[in-house]
Amino acid sequence: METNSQYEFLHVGSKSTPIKGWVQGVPLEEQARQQLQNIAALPFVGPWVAVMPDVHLGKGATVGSVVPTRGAIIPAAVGVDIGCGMAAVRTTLRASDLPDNLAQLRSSIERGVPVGNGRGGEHRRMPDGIETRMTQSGLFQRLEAIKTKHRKIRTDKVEHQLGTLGGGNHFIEICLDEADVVWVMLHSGSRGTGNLIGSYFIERAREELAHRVLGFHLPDKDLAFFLEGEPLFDDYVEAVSWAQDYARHNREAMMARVLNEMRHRLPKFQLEKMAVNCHHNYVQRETHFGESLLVTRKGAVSAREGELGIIPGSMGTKSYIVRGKGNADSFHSCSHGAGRVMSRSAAKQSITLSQHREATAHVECRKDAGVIDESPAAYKSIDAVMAAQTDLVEVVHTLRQVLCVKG
DNA sequence: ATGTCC
Repeated sequence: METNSQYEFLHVGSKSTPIKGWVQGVPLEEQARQQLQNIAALPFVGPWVAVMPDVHLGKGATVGSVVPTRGAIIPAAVGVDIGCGMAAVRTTLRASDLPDNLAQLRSSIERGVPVGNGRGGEHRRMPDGIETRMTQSGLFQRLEAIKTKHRKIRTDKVEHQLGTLGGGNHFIEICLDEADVVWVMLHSGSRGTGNLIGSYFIERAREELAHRVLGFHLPDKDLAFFLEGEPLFDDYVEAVSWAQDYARHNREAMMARVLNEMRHRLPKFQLEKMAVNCHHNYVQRETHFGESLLVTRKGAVSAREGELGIIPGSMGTKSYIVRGKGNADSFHSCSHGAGRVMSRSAAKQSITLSQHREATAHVECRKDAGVIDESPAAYKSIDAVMAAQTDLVEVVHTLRQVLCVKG
């Protein structure tokens, strides 16, 4: 257990709920600071809010924050990409087992794992029994129960999106660690169904506001909430837990597909024991300081003592396999990545294609205008982010990307 | 993030 914590207090006024920020040496936008004050002002938020070094403005809650609540839950704080997170496996392959040109391997992975949104981003009866995963895991039955109670949650893509990547900042990567060992890493969430569940309950929470008598000021409609004891609270917890489980299965299924493609193109290999699958966008009940809390990690990873996590950098930079230090002040958490420093629109305007090509010269990846908003310059320095949280996690492995698939 | 907005 660390004694020299790296956080500083970010809140104003001695009466307000504290905000502890691990933000030494990283930029913190004024808007994000204001958003954190809004969250901390809610009477059911506490004992304090923890801010990770990849913090930036989000919808509802700030991305890169840990928001514990007592007897209440804020669906917009979790957001729509419920259960989004990372998975990584270590293989027995070495860098020398990879071909000099990785273009064919990238094409294979893009064929083996449906990527992107809409048509093309779903699978059509792939021969790996993905549908049985839905029933054997209980995911199918649990979703039916949710849909029976909430008829507006309609989806016919659940099976077809299990084992698929999606778009935006979701990715699949092949990386090398400091000993040139080959790793596979991927980032995705609960796809369309989680989005549907998230948006549905965010809307229901907003509707509830009309019937509530609040003894406090709600600074932002996106901070609408359900109170423990209300039927919608239980229904949201049930649905959000489903989406989190689906997201975890999605990453597992996708990993199996990536490894399958790799087996066709690379020398025979096995998987090492070290494997990680962690959410960074989720809510769950946890006990801290002897108190039962609902902990929302929006762009934050659980980092209990000894627990493994993944902190990816942007395309072409480094990623980290980390081990939690169980820092109590952070509700045992760490950052979920580098964090954006530029909005998607700003990135598209200011980063040129040649800058992107230069920044990703060593990576087999897309180099077209469609991924400019994901270029390294749109993100904070991962080195600075890691330096700001040495009391939260220790680095187990430093990975560098050699191949990256984007939706 | 997303059956992404008609």
